[in-house]
Amino acid sequence: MTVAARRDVFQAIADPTRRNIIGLIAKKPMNLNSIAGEFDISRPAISQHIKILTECGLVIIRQEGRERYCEVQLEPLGAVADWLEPLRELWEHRFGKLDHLLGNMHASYKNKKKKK
Amino acid sequence: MTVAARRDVFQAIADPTRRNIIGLIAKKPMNLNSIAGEFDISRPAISQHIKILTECGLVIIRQEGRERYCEVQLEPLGAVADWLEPLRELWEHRFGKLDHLLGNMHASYKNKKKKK
DNA sequence: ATGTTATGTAAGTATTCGCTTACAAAACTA
DNA sequence: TAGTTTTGTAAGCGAATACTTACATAACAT
Repeated sequence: MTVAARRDVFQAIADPTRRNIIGLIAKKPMNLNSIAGEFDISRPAISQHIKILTECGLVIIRQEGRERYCEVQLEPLGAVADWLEPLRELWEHRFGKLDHLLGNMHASYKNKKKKK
Repeated sequence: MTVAARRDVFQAIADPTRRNIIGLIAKKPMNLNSIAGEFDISRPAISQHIKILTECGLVIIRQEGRERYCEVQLEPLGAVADWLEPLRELWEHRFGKLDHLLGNMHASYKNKKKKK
């Protein structure tokens, strides 16, 4: 339905302006002109960013007269969180199963190295 | 020379091949040829992806003779997690800090109208 | 030594990105 | 009615992406 993930959410949040837009309207839905007023780029540029964000489901538009209120719909970020989750214990050094696995592999690698 | 060109980690993980590379060598450090063997693109293409990943600090290279073992160094992903964190409760509908903020804003708005 | 392996890097290319200006279509206001 | 506001979208452009092939170099094997 509703424009289901034609666009990759990872690619959508790669742009810093789009991340700023999300941060902005997460606090409060805004119409397009107001959003554009917060940035140094042109209104059509913002419009194009909003389009990308709606195409990946991160923003939904609520039409009110001639204004279009943009509000966040952040469920697609779950895909990012899900990708991050199993990697997290690696960089946080909270040693779980993955670290055990790595430890074992390191050991066997070292054993295979020959000494002369 | 400590990684001159600081690359944006959001941009680095925007590419699905690079995410797959990270997922692959997170389990076990691999040399470049082995990594390339797991993908359908050319070896130089993988080499360029690895370069990007090292430039943003997500991968470090351990040279062993003529081989270069690539292993993950995932701390930079903390920046992604940190950006995600305050938004998370929004899409998970677990009403915490951000909701509190929104609630407060709403409350003060109400106070302006009702209480004189 | 010769040859093979593992790799980096240059050059070229097609595509995408992020932006601009210009224009058009609705929806309000006077 | 006419004019203003809010917005989408097309066209164009420079820069960045993601590849490719071709070649170069260093480490290993024979």
